[in-house]
Amino acid sequence: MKLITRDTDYAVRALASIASSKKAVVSAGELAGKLRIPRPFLRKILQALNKKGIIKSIKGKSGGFSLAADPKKIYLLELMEVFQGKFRLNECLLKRRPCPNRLTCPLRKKISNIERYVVSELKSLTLASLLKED
Amino acid sequence: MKLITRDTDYAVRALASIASSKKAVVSAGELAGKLRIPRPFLRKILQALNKKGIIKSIKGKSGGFSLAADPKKIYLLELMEVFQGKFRLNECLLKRRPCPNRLTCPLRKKISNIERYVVSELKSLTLASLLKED
DNA sequence: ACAAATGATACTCTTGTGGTATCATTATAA
DNA sequence: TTATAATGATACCACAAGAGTATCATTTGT
Repeated sequence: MKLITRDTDYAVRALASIASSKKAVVSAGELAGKLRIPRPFLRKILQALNKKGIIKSIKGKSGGFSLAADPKKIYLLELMEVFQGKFRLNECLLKRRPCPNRLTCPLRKKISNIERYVVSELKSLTLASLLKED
Repeated sequence: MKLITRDTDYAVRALASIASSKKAVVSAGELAGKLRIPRPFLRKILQALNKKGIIKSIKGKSGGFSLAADPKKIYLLELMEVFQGKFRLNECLLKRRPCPNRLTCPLRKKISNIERYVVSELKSLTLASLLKED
């Protein structure tokens, strides 16, 4: 089970690399080389981040990407939700409505508690906090 | 993302049903009917539980399954690990060793903390505790 | 001996993850 | 002003895991 998928992971690294670059914009090719991520895959990821307004893009020759917000305002949870959808731990349980016996309810309650905790932890992680120790 | 997959969920319900049955053994067919779970799928699940020693099976006509341990000693985490493998939240991160920059390390640390919390929560859940409120 | 159960396996279908591949569009630098 | 180097938009593909089916062999109570 993975909390964080590959695309989210790559997104975090790419954003960190953009944040710590001295250049105004960084191209996908540059990032791909530096981070050793397949270029076409990284492009797809950057396009998604752009659509969500997390980074800004500049088209044309010598174009590229730059952050659209302060690293302190970019949350890990937000990135996860771009690539992995809304964070829920109990997907399958909730789909099986009128739960056949009341049994699963205490389970669901527990899982909801766990979910709340995990979400609060993930909310506290920003791009800035990940950069600090770099 | 699901913390608990369908087979684990079914296993919990089946065990609960066996535990609360007055009969000495309960057959897969009976359980499947009562819980509205596809019989062949449930059989596979019960066989797995049997192999792991969580339930005992009796073969032949009027055979079936019974618990092999006290419900207080059957842990949700144990059941999850039967069907979902050892519980880890950071699978994909750990696979990508010599992490290209130190960046991901604080992330990993955080995820490990979250993992520890979730595991401790899951460990505290037993079949008995799920049965109580039924 | 037959029916009703489990044991063991192998197969299928669908979805999600981790990518590729193309073509169109934009803009700058030569 | 035109070639080139970037992004935008899509469509596709391969593999693995999740969710379940299907068969056949074996055991045992009636």
